[in-house]
Amino acid sequence: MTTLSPSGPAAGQRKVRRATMNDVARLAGVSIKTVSRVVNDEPGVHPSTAERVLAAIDQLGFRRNLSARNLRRGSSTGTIGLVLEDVGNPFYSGVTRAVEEIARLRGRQVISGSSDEDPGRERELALEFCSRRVDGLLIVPAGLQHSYLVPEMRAGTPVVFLDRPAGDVVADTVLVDNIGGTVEAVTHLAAHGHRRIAFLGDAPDIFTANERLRGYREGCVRAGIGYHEELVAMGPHDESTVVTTLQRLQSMRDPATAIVAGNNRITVHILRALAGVAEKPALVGFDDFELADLLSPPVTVIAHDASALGKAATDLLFARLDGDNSPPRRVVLPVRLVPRGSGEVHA
Amino acid sequence: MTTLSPSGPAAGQRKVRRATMNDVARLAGVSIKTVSRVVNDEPGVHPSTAERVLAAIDQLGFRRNLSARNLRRGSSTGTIGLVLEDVGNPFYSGVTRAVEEIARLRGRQVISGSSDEDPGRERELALEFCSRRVDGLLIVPAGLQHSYLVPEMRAGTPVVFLDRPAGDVVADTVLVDNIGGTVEAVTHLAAHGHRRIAFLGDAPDIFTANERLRGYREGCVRAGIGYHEELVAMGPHDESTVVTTLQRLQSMRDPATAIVAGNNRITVHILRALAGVAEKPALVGFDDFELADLLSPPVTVIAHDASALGKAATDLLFARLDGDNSPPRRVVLPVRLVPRGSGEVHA
DNA sequence: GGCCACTATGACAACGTTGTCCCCCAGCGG
DNA sequence: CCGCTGGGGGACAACGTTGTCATAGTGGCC
Repeated sequence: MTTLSPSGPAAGQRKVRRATMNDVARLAGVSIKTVSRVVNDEPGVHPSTAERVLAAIDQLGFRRNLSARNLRRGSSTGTIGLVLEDVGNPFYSGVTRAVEEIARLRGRQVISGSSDEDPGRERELALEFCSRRVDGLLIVPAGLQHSYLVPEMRAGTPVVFLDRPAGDVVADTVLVDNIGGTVEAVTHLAAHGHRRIAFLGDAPDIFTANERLRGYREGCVRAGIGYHEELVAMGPHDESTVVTTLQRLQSMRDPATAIVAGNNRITVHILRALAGVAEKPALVGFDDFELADLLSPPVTVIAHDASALGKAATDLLFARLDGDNSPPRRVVLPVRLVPRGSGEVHA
Repeated sequence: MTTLSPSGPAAGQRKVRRATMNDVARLAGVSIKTVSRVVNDEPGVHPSTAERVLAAIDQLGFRRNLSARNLRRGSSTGTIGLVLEDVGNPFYSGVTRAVEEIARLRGRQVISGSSDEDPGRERELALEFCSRRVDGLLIVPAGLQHSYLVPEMRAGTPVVFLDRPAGDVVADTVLVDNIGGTVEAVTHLAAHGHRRIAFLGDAPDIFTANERLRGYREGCVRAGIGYHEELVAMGPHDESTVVTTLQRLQSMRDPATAIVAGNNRITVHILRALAGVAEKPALVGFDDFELADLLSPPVTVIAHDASALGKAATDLLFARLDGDNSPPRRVVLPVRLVPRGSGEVHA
């Protein structure tokens, strides 16, 4: 068993220069090109030579320098850039997982970053990835301007937007059926007798928030219960704004008996705010979340699969990398209402 | 508003060569070195010249090629490699988020990948990152052999292991107090009168699972209730193995009245298995999780902060990058029992 | 025995950038 | 008018790798 202790051979000298193919070549008594051939499994190297080279590689701890390789080869860096809103959000970490999975099957490494809904940060991340010459870019847009990506798109770097559309470029986009989902949520609640249905959504400049609001409105109209401004509260929301909003909704002349929550974070805030309350309003949340089925009552949600979203976007990206140059596509993934109990509560 | 449509200037030619500093130099009528100076904000360029260069950069959509830059400069690639078990697990996505945060403050990009508890995959990812010449490496070990990293450590690349220790190298490590946590869990349950306390843990070759088992055993001994083999079930666990295990524990001569769950996934499996059951055993789970407080009964847990873990590890890594070459450190982060109700249930 | 085909290997340039060193020229003092 | 200074800018090599082409040796065939 090899144990590198601090008093071992590494001590004393802080930085040892990394071995290069040149060093390996010298040690093995061959030319650098032969080393390259061995490292890349190219044919035409005598087995005994290869063995000497491998021994030298092992002895020196050589690792091929991918920066140099990518520079020389010019083509693929074997990386995919992923810009999302927040890896910490389970929804996006699910997306990340799916992207990673597929990228792995296709021999690509994912580099990712969180924009935190900041358009400047999104741009910064995306451009950083471009400088690293990623083979493709997956972006959950924070902003509405994406013309900064025009040079990359011209250069043939595929870009796929997910969860939200791009602002001012025409590009592949994978969305979920936000409108259909909230329409269904409202319809479901109305079918259970609710006529005063509130909507708590995220900041309206976020595409999904706005779409879901539209769906809510359309659902209200279709259900014949009308759209009432005072039942809507758009974000940004946090623990305390949700509490005050709920108080307002309860203390109205004609109080809300049901709530549609615009995303998983808002749903959780609502659940927490209602924790002590005996008479809970009915609730349907957009986004499914773990344990929703184990709460009491279990939470009815509009479910859509994070990994399906990630997969669809990544598949599309790889199709482009494989040479598909048909016109940009817009994919809308279906959502489904999962009735669990909270949306069927009677007022 | 610039809109790049498929029939726009990009159509027809599929791949356009990316502009280089050379192209920019030619267009601006300067030498390539001057372009470099402008791009890197080096002094000694006349404002009017800089302006011409910037215009050319903009016109050509030039982005500096980081592969070439890193190759030439040799020093830092501005990246940190993160190998974890599964980004999809909220615990690790919390870690990821914290790492990303700090890396960002220090001007580094994170590249990450999931090992899925596969030592081979862990190694593959880590070596891939090494080939990309990351400035540092954060690893949640899946395997027990890490001597493959000796060359990198010799070359001065700092490596920090987190959540679990490395197998056969001495290196910085950040852990949580697994033993203390399970001791506390058992103590807590025993204090509430439980004498038949079961332990469901992950596969015993996983460091944390093993440590937690040790803590469980020690807790049993200290509480004077003895360690009983038949109350222990080590994983891997899934939905169905948990169900059968629980049945076994219930149908014993002297059934278990309380359970300690070895991690968040197991806790969730148990909760789901017990969902319909009226007489639930007491439960304390290792790892906190969102909504634990909203279940009924709310779930008592051994909490430890994913972001604290990520932060501690990343801080340590950056300290090394800043030149700290004191002997390898082992940091153990405290855990705390969060009593919420499920651990106080009486049999 | 001369020529060819083929295998194993090497020399060299090039990828895009930056560090080093050098040059040109305007301005200024003597 | 000469030499010196300093700002602005360029030529060139080098980073570590790989693609292209060349070459030495070996064995077979007419």
